[in-house]
Amino acid sequence: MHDVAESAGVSLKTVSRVVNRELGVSADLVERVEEAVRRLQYQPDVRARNLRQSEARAASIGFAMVDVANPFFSSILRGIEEVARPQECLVLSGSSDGDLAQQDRLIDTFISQRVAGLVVVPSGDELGPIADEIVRGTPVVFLDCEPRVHSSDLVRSDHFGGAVSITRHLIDHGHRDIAFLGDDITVFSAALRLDGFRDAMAAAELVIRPEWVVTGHFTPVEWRSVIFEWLQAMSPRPTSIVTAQNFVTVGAVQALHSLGLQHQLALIGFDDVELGDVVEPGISVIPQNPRLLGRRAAELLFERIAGSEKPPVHEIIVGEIIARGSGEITGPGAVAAPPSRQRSKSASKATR
Amino acid sequence: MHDVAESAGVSLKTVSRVVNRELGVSADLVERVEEAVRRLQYQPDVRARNLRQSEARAASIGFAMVDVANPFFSSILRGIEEVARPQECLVLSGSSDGDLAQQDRLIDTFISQRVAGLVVVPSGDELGPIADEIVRGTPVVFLDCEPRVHSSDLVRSDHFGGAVSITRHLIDHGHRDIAFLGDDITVFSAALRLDGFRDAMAAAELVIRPEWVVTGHFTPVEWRSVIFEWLQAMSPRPTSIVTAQNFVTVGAVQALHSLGLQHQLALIGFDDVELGDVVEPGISVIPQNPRLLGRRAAELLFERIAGSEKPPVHEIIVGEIIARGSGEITGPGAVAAPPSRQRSKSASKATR
DNA sequence: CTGAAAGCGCTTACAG
DNA sequence: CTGAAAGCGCTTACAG
Repeated sequence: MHDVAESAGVSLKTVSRVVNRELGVSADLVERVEEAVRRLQYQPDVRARNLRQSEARAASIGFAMVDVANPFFSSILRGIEEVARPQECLVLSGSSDGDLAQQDRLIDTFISQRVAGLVVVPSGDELGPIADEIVRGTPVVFLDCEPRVHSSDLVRSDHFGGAVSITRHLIDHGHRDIAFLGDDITVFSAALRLDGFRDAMAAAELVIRPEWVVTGHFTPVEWRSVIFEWLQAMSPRPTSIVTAQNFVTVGAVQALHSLGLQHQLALIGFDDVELGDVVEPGISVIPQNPRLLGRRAAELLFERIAGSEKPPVHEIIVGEIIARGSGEITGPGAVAAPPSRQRSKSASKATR
Repeated sequence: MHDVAESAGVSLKTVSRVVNRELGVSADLVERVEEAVRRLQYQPDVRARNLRQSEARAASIGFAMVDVANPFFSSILRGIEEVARPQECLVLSGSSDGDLAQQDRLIDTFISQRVAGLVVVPSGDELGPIADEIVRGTPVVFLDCEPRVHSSDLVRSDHFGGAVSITRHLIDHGHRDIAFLGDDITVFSAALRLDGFRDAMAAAELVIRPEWVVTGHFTPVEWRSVIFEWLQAMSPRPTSIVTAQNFVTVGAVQALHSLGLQHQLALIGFDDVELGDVVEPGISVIPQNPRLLGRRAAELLFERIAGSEKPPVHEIIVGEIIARGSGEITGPGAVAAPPSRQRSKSASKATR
């Protein structure tokens, strides 16, 4: 900048004015400065700018998630990016692998880089000690679920309602012996989905066998082998399965196919899965809209960054079951005619 | 920081020393400063630090890609993250959607935030005007392919060799009428894959019909409908298809299933696809290892950031065909016994 | 072992 | 319309 000023024969302030397109600089000087900027390939340093101009527009925001290699999270990131891009705001991101300490470190690092705000998909039901403090001083929007003691903006799918829907879907198709496979319930969203499952089962006066509730594994590969062995060991077997997360669904479908059980056991998942329409039978799911989740979270975050002080918003996005076959395999209690009751919640947003 | 110094009754410099764990501060002062840091919840500002200390360790690196919602790219990002994390380096990322101007803006924004280096998956065969200049002054590692006029470190899959392998795989299974569906050839990696296809076809003295080469679409949804219509319109139809990219593979498999052709037309893809083992027939592919690609690119980048001046490295990662069924559907020229010739390149790395 | 001064690249608040 | 000074939060280079 100094060189530019010298080369154009003006003061630093004038360069600053031209670079920031402030009004009230003579055309002549604008011309000279711009020429010098080009010639010297000058690039303003956003960090230095924001050092002084603290109310400046956001240069970057941080996104803490569990695992960017999971399409659910990378689609969220895509949605966040779409909102941030027009503002020339960059997004820093990091995966915690569900580890609280790592999430804590990540958020700490975000702050040391002075992000303007954070979107956080919490890895558990509370934040680490550092994040906990930070979050009180920085705009933050929670995604998917909210840590206990906090109250910020929150955008998430209807975990409870969705889990109730898919469980009831199986019950409506004659199933009484239903297993639940999902994330560890220290993750609040996972806990809500399990609650939904329990609720639907209780409402139908069905019992849940403890050995039919499996939680706490991570990758599709891991789930595949866990479910493979679990299916072999179980006797009696459930007649149907609720898979509460996309990687679980993938692992379960692979295990069922390995065992040749895909046409015997019904399966319905939470969150959609690539090629779920092509597998035989097609995989029935209640989809999420991760891109929309990300977009809404980012929009709310930018409102906060801009200074909005309205009370915390909780936005819940409701989905609708996509029946592709695996969830419509009937159980022993199925009536002759398949239940006509269509539960078609429209894909709308509810704010409460 | 000022407050901390005052509160601990020491100078700024002493606070700086304690925060940076420099040696030669009396235990007493260290104690007092740390206490004040805790009490005031002081977080050093990495941006301000790097402003002065320009040879400092990297605070952030940038990753420019086509679309983070594509698992190929999000897995790369995961790999980069894994290398950056131990250094407390954050990664900024952004998607260009294959648009050169957007990629240019993205890289520009990275630089204005003074990233220590860049990993770039180019959206085309050249960089935009801004990026072009920037890249000459900032450590950069290209991933997947390298823009023409540049020469930096490069990590990529063996596009040409992989395409030759999968094309020959179809030829070995008796196919003569082979279609090629892939990315627009302005992307260098796509061009290399098409070259590989052409090369294998020529070596077998087979002709390529222009209408059997389709390129330039983006999402699985788009590919699905394009391929659906293309298959309906084609007469005669090819007996087999090379899909040169994961989203193309997904779209093609969906289209084939919609038309009930999945057992008639052979298909083999470049890059693996989730649930490709479960679909009927299983999807034969030559996989990539995007996480490893990302990891290696990041490792090379950090070497450059640390000042390495060795000549540019080109690292090429070779894969091995996974035969799952779709690629082994035989064509009219198949001999009685399937070809025994096993082409099993070991998954090793070659440097040239 | 500790600190006062100058500077990183920019902006703000003021003067002319 | 333009500029000289002070400051953002930190560090470097020097002195004591």
